[in-house]
Parts: sequence; C-alpha cells; structure tokens
Amino acid sequence: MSQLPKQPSAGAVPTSADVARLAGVSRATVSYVLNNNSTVRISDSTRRRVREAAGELGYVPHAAARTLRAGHTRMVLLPTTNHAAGPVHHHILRELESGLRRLDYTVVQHGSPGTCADEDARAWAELRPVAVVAPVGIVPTAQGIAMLRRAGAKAVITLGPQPVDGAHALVMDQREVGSCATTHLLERGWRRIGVIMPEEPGFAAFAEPRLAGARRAAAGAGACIEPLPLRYEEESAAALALRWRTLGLDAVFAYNDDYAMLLMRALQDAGIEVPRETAVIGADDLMLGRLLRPRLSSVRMELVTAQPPADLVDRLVQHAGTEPERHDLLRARAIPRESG
Amino acid sequence: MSQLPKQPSAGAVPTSADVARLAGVSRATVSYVLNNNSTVRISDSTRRRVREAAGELGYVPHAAARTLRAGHTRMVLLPTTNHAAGPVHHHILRELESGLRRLDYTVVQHGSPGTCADEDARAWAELRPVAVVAPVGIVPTAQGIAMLRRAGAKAVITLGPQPVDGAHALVMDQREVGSCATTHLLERGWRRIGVIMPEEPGFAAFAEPRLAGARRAAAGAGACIEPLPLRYEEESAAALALRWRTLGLDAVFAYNDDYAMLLMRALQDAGIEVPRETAVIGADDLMLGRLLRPRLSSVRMELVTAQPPADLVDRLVQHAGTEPERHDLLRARAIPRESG
DNA sequence: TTGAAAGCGTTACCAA
DNA sequence: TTGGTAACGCTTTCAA
Repeated sequence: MSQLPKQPSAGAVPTSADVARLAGVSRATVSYVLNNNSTVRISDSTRRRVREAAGELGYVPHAAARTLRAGHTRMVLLPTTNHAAGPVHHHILRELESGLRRLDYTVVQHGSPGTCADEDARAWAELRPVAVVAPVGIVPTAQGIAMLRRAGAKAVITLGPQPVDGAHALVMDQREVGSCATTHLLERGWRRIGVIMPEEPGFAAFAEPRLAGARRAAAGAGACIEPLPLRYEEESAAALALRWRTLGLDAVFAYNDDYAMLLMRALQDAGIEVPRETAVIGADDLMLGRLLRPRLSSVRMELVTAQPPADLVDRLVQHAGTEPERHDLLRARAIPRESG
Repeated sequence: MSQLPKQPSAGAVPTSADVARLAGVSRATVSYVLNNNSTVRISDSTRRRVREAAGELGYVPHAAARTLRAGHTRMVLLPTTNHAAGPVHHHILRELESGLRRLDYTVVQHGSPGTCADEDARAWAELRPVAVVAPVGIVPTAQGIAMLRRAGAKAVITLGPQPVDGAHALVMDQREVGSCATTHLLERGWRRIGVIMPEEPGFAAFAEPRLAGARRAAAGAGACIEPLPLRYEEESAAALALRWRTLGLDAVFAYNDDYAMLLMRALQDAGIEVPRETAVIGADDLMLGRLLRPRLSSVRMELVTAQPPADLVDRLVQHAGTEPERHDLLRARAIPRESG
C-alpha cells in the first residue's frame, strides 16, 4: 500500500536508518554526528536534529554491526576459572579490569566450560577479542594460542604460576611463596617441614609449585619436606592432628592462611603446642590470622609491576607480533608473628 | 595481475569465503556443512572437503557477523559489581553461569564503570544481550531498564537485596539475615543489641537491609538496636572495644563472620567475656568461625529455588513481556554455637 | 546437491 | 555540508 520509506515497526530495535529518517538526513550523517567525526563539518542545526531523533527513539548503536564494519574489536577477554586462585589473583584481575576500561577497552569475563581447553579457545576466538588474558589451566595448548592469533587476537597473555609457550606471561610464581615460607622456617631452626596440600580440586595448579618452592629451599639446607594432603574440613584436620606426632615434623607450611588456621586449631585441640612443638606458617596474610593466638605467621604477596598490568596489556596489543614476554608480578615476603 | 579470485592474504583472518574457495564450493555450502543444517542434503564427500578446508585454514566463524545476520544473540550479561556481596552471592553467580552455559547461552560478565547506572546500561545495550542479570546498585533506574528492553533484551533481572520496579527480581532479602540474627539473640534474653555497620564502601547495600531486619525483629520485643560503624581493621575494632562498656550493650550482630571475628577478638582483648558479658553472632557460617573459642554463632544463608536460577532466566527469556516476577532465593537460619 | 544473491547495521570513501 | 554507496562475514531463500 504505502509508498513511503519503510516504517520502523513498533517492536523492533531502532537503527541508525530510523534515526536518519526521523531527522530527515542520511544514515551517513547520523553516523558522523553520533560519533563526533571531526573530519567532516556538520551544521549545528543538523547535529541537534540528529541528536534529538536518536534520543527520542532511544537509539543505541549495534556493537556487532560496528565490529563487523571496523574489522576488529577492542574487547579484552578475561576467561574466568574455578581454580582456587587466592586474593592476590583476584586483586590483579580487578586491577586489570579497571585499568583496561580506562584505556577504553571492553573488558569481558567469559566463563569456561572447562571440558576442553581448545574448545574454550574456539569459543573465545569467535568473539574476535583483541587480547585474551587467560588463567593458566585454561589455554595451555599452543594449538589454542595459535587459533586465537589467527582469529585476530593481538595478544594472548597467560596469568598464573608458570609461563606457557608461545604466549606472553604474567607470572605469579608460586614457588617463591613456598621457598619464602620454608626459608623462614629454616632460619628459625626447624628442619622437618610438612607442607599442606589441599585436596579440593582446583588447588593443584597453585599448591604444586608452592611445594616445589619449599623443596628447593629445603634442598640446600639438608632439611626434609613432607607433603600432607588435607581437606578443608574440621574432620580432616583433626585426623591429621591425631597422627601428627607419628610424623615427627617440627614445622608446617600450610598452603595458605585458611588451611593454616584450620590446622593450627586442630593441632592445639590435640594438645600440640604451637609454635613450641610445631611451628605453623600460612600465606596470604589474611587479617583473620592476626586474630588467632598465637598470631599466625604468614607469607605476604605483593604485586610488583614496572607498569600497571593494564598498560602492559595495552602495549602488547599495540606492538603485536613481538617475542613472548615474561613479567613476574609477585614478590613474597614472610611476615613473622607468633605461630612460627 | 592475477585474474584469479581474491587470495586470502597471509595475515588475514580466514572467512567462510576462504574455506569455500579452498574446498571448491560456495559459501552457502560451507555454512550448511559447518552448521549441520539438516534441511539440506550435502554429499559426504563435499562435507569432508569443507571440513578439511576449515581445519586447514583454522577457520573460526565470526560471532559478530552471525549476530548481525541472525538479528539476535544468546548472550546473557552478568554485570559485575565491586559491592561486597558475600559468599552466597558468589555462589549463585557461579550457579547461574554454569547453568546458563548448559542451556547454550553465552555468559559474559561485564565490569561496570560505576560512574552512572544509565551509562552502564547503554554499554550493555550495545551488545544486544538477550538477558541481563544485574546486581542491585547497577541498574536501578526505569530508564536503563527501558533502554535494555528497546535494545532487544528479553529479560532484565535484578539480583540483590531488593526488587526494582519494572524488572524481574531475584531477591536475596538481607532483612531476613538481620531479623534472624536478632531473633536468635532475643530468644536468649539479650535486649540491648549492637549491629555492626561496615564502613568500607560498597557494603551499604547489604548492611542497611540487615540493620532494618534487626530493627524489625527488635521492635516487637521491646529491645533496642544500636548501629555501630566499624572498619575492617584491628585498630578500629580495638577502639570500639575500648568504649564498649559505655555503650551498655549485651549482644552484637556483627554484619558477617569476618567482622564478628574481628570484633570478638577485640572484645576479648579488652577483657570483655564472650558470651557472658556480650554475645556475638555473625553471618555466612564460615568455617573459620568454628575455629575460634568460643565458637562463633552465625546465620547460615541457603539458596531455596523451586527451579535452578538458570532455568528461571531461560523461562523469562522465552516468555518475554510477562509481568515482572519476584523470586526469593534466600532462607536464613541461625546456627547457635558458643559465642551467643 | 549446489550456487547466486540479498540483507543484517555500521562506517568510510567519494561525489555532489 | 551532505548523501549515495559499497563493504565487513554470515545465513538463508530461491533458483538451477
């Protein structure tokens, strides 16, 4: 019937064409105005008409269309993991997120099915992110990294205890934590050192390197290291405490403060005096550790970065194709308190 | 020079056209094969050729192009907040994420500048999500909700202490927590009850309704409620403990277990016996609270859902345009231990 | 069983 | 100062 240009149907999402029609200009002009394109002069009256039309229709540009046209995105993907990562990890993610947003990136956290690392990588590649910052354990394969590269990612960056071949690495070397705790215990004369290994799934990626660090520190000193599996439950801790004296240990590095507090309570309940009979040290320097008696010694982890991590990602994106870089983010320091 | 069809340049991202060229078929055929389109019969040999070509090139479809063509996404946006939300909140987010992924949605967490709720809503709208599950404090305005609707969102759902007009609500009623803790204290004969209010920014959204719940429970019993600001620092707790006796309180609901543990230690250090002189109850039922002496009483929050929250979101998406629904997710229950 | 072509919403180039 | 038009990569309808 109607010979008029297509009407925007009621329930449809308004497009720039709708705005153009309402303002009586072309789609190009709408684009110029709304993007404040400075290479082109648009009269103030036109600008106003376009802005009003956009406001009236509640026009919001379509990111996918823009992406398609631009040929690239400014999306940085932060795949989330259910690996137990600790407060320092969380802190750096928050830092990354706010920093990248300030640099005008769209930061998107994307959960991972976790079934298969390459499947994950493929799902991410479909989104054509300009960069991916992946927790280790999620994109371990060179395959996945290559796929992301081919899909246009300017930077693939791993974040975790170890670097991964072919990708840039933000390394939070957990061995430092273990060796720092162990050195602290050795300096105080303890020689037979237990290392708590959480049995909960997802802790291995952090616990193993902490153990390795403890071993490294002990090796030079002729001390011995004994891994001790523990679940985060009172029963598990009580059972361990019950057979504690048969282990013949004089100190324990308890993976982190949570496990340390759990174990220390169980030891005390079993009549084992801390630190006289067994010294205990945790990690993460939680406030709560300071509330126990004896106060819990701990390992504090600090972020040491020449430049903020977000700036680093930005640089890697802008100078793509350079050799994989490694950046160590963690400095560990023992905080002696009363428990060991 | 060459009259051949366009060659895929070396550094470029392979497209379905490249796959078609390599396999010697049309783009349409590529699409049929890779999407397992069953309305069309493709010979096995062609299928194989296409699959091999795709594999060889490392072809990954372009989500934005697909979205544009389809006219809609299957993206559920979970804006992240820096509001301190507690373990139950985290748990439900993880549940939502895994559940939605099973339902074949693309789950994306998107950080919020936090400057202005409507700016946030606009940024989300550009992504054309099919649903948004927003923590309260992020999309409070009817304006933002309308914008998301216009941008094609089938469901806008808030997740937090209170429902918000015009959106579906997953309500985690914090007043229940406060009233539950207070009732517990009242039943044990305490009448002058302090309520710890964290001073850290971002806690207000949760602390205020907990206080309101405490007030409500106290009102009927002729008890009095005294809000007590506290920073999560030993000094702040010590200062509060120092003037504790001047407050004339006989019990305290400490917002959560973290604050409860901090305060309880400070009270004990100031020579105030718990629970004889002052009863203490926290919330969240953390493992660590059980390790203190006296063991910390707490309020446990459980998720009660007729159907998993992800299924609920799915239903709201599929039956869009229905009246806003309210679903209460939280059931609170006092866990009496030794501290009060 | 396969191919040609249209069109999704945007932006950029070129012409007017 | 503004408008026409082509192109981004994909899916789908229609035609062969």
